Amino acid sequence: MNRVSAEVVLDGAVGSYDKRYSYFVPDELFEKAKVGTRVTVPFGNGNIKKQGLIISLSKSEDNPKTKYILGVTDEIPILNDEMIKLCLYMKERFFCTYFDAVHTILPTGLNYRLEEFYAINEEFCTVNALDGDEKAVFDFIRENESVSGKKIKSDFENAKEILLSLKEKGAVSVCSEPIKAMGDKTAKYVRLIDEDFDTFSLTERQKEIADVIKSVGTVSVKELIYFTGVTMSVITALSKKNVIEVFEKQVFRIPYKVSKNKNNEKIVLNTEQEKAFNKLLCDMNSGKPSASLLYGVTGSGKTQVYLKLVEQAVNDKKDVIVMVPEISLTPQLIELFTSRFGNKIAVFHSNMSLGQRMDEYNRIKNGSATIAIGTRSACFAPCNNLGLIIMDEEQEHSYKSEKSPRFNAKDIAKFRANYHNCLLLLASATPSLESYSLALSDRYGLCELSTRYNNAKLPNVHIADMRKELSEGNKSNISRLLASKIEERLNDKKQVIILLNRRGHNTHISCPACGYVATCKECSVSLTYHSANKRMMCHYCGYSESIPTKCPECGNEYLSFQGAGTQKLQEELSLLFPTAKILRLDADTTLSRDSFSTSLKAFADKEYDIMIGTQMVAKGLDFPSVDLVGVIGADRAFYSDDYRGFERTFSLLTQVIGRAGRSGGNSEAVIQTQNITDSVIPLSASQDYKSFYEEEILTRKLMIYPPFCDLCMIVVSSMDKELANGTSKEILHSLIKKTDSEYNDVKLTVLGPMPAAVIKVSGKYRYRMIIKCKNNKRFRELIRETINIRKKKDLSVFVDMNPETII
DNA sequence: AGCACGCCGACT
DNA sequence: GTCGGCGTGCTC
Repeated sequence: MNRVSAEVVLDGAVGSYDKRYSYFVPDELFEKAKVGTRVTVPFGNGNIKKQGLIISLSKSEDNPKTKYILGVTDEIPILNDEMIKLCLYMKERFFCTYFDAVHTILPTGLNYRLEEFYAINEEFCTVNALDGDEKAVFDFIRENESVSGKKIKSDFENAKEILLSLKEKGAVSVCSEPIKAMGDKTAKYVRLIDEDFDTFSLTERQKEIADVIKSVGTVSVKELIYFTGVTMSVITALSKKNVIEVFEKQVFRIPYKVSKNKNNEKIVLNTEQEKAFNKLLCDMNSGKPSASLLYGVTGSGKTQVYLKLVEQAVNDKKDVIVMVPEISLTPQLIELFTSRFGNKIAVFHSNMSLGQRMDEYNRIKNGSATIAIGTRSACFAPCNNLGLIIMDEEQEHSYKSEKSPRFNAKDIAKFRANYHNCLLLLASATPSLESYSLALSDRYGLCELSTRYNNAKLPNVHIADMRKELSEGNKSNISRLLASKIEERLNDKKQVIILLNRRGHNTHISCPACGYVATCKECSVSLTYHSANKRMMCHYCGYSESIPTKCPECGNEYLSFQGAGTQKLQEELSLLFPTAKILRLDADTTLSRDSFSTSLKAFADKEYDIMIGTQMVAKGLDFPSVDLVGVIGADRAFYSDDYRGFERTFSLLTQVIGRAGRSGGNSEAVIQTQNITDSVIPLSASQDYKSFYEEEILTRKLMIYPPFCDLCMIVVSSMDKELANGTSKEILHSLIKKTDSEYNDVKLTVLGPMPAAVIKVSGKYRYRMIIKCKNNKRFRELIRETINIRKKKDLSVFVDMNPETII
């Protein structure tokens, strides 16, 4: 007999068990069980209830092994044909499970997981038949009416056996309910619930924290920990004593307003822009999938070209996705788009509130918004009729996900452009080597914008030789040249941006007598001094401790502080220019997104004279009155462990130099370096991408690095150092064996395994190997087979194809 | 993951 | 002679 059966992929399946399983569709669910709906199914010997998703339906023969679908979760499919195909693509490409892909595609609010709920059986009356433990759990369930198994397991010992026994005795009933996996984007906050905490018996530390909370009101746990150096245990203790209350709150809401300024002006393009636009328009309307690189020097007006293309797509009733590397850096872009397209815009950003994300998702899905703007996650916007995908600053590393699934939004964009036969536009002032080389070989179209807007002049670039400064007695981080230029600007009421290339510029604490260096206990890195909270912190795991008064090793009273973080730089600048108002922007001062955009606005409003910061000051924003840019530590040597050192340094310098002189006039840049002969400085000073490309592509070819190969990183980690090390060696041997036999057609070169640059993070030892390869189906098959070793507890293996950072 | 099956040591 | 340890294998 033929029956309808469904191919189902399962949530929570790992490794080689992440397969497509066939289930029969019972008659009564025939109407509801559609492709793309979520279902509950029995799985395994114990018929554990699992969540799954139907990826196809067919008629099939009876098979004694086939089980029946138990229920259908969704009224209407949550994934359409395109998204189901995308899941299959992601599993194949990014070494994740089907459901990892499902979870990544859906907005968080739509993600459910199955959880068991226990309720007492009303008819059960022989309560006396229960033993002590059982009675306790039974009463607990009765008091709360319905309790999740997870909660019971956390509150009672042996909960599993007790529940089983209660179930057998008919005292409780259990049902599985899909519950929303909420709370991933909320942050923990605390507030006082009892002002009179003096009446409680509190430890000294607890009282201190209670005082802090009393004085500041509601505060995020993260900040509280940062500024006081307590651990979560003090906070939990206070909450157990009912002095404070810990609650979840959605933070980082980026309120974006639909601009009130309606801008209906015709978009005017210059000859070069017009030429690029016409070429791209032709691709967009070709009805074939295509990808083009728009290479335009800083300030050449790439945005004008996007706007006109988007306008055209909107007129043709097509959907558009616009991706930007970091949304808080691009409020101007959002303003530009909303002023033109009003509520047709939906914004996607991982730091939006859950509700907002659901709203924006649905507005795109039902067609009330047709332009999705956002960061990496915007590549999954549920557009039904895509005509154009734009990736601004396509070389940015933020397009790559650094956690599983380790996808690159560019690959997703290519997939979608292919599916919708639309145009993918990659834009940058400093394209990635990979993209530019593909453009040169005609795999991508290429459009160029080579003149700056209003023919603005590039800043005059000066080089400060920091070695010479030191030998002439200037021990500070600011060269005399930069100092004099800053002084000129302060006198002229102009603004200054100073970029600190962070690598190698952290402040470490060490003992000059015995050589002791303060290091993190859980990670193999030294602790960094933070002046905001006067503590030493670990940048990898967040651990912090107070500064010892004397060396813990030898008792020496004087500890030395070395290096120059943004905080130290700020202090040096304040000494040099006591009246200057200085804004510091880095990851520490920007705990919340709000303070970040507020700070940028304050700088734009000229409330500050100098802005110092890391990478983030180099990107995106235009400040017309900035006409001096300083760069501290422009040395590609800081990236010497990474083959992309030259590329990154060039890109960063080019962008930050381009920040100055947007409004014409005598703008200048001072680049401080240890190595004045490095070609990266003159190349970025003249914004000469092509010469940079010619030089760098030769090195890549010679050394065999991308784009001449793909890099595949395999990382093994475990608390047990030897287990991690041994497993990585096993993987290597298995690879060698396979490439000698059944996979002898696959060409690859393995580097390693070796300890990761930072071997220990949060107590886990990490070993990595890099494989130079060709990322094709056959290679991925080999890797999948190789890493499917029997996983032990406390051992994880992951694969990152073309990683953005090599750990 | 989580459950069953199966083959060895401790205990009634 | 049985109970239960966890090593191994399988999940439509």
